[in-house]
Amino acid sequence: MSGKPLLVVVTGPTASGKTALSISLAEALGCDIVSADSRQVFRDIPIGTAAPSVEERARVPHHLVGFLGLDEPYSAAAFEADALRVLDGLFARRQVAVVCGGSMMYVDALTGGIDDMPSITDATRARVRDFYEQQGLDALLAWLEIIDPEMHRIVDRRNPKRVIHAVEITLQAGVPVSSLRTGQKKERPFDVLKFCIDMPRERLFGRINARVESMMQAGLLEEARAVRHLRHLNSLNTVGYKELFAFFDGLMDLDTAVARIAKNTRVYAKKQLTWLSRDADLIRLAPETAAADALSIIKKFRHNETNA
RNA sequence: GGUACCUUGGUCCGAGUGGUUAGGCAACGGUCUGCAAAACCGUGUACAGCGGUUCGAUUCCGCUAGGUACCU
Repeated sequence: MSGKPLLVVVTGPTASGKTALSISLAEALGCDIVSADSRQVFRDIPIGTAAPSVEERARVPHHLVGFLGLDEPYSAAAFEADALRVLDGLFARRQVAVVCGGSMMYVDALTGGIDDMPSITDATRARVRDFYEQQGLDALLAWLEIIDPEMHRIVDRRNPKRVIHAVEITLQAGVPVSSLRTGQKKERPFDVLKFCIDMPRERLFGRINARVESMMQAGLLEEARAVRHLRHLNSLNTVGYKELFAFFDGLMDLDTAVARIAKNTRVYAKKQLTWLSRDADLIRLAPETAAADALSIIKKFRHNETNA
């Protein structure tokens, strides 16, 4: 008997039915749900992020949802630490937990880990940002080449965010970023079964369009208006809000903004699908029988583990 | 009915030229170890139709079709 607890991961593109599936599984397994969603962590934007409702949260306890202010920094590494801490508590009581979310990098950080790197202070962040804004990307690349030639070689040199971050970490750590990258997966004290709902793209896009409509009916416009003054924050550089901010600015009418939300949500879903397409560990489920199929796979997995 | 102006790939936006591909957005395909619903990369030869001028026309001329404005 391995004795390892089991982490059941429900992921997939936006609007594929992750929330409903995760609740079904958690109820059947008698466990809690940990969210792996880079936007649902924030308070004040539940409608546009399709956060689990009050009713859903009454059925199954959810963790890491709506616990941060929009102005609080967050990242995959922070999520990794938070989720591990929460799971540690959950696994002390139950041998199983469900993780549900579509932020692929968060899911990967939790299941495989990411390398330990220092968090960036505001001073370092400002220093590198100012340098980039004043001198440009080429100058920043030249700087990186001096302090970390290896990273300069492998970084995406056309992507300012990646270059900035490489410089930030090297400065903060005092050693080259590249020396901190191990490429190693971290060992976890739990087994992982990772599921996603496999749905034809046409059908997924139809669900996305319908969901945007229901978000508007649920009051997305008012929700966006209420946080409009914080629009410069990264937490609000988010589909559903940036389009409505443009509407508030008079840059487009409401119908155009809503259509654009649907369009950008489709683009987001496609990026998620691209990410998932290379995940060899993913177990794809048919939408109609997702819960039952997942439960039978979980049952079989536990049986094999017990006899191992 | 008359006059003027317009018509660019994907029922989108938009620059330009007598002789290489504007660009944007979408689409499609990717990247991804720290803001990831972010950021970034790759692919796609279009100039309404017909005729004329020309070595050569998306670009010049004419006609036709559609559209916009003004006049009657």
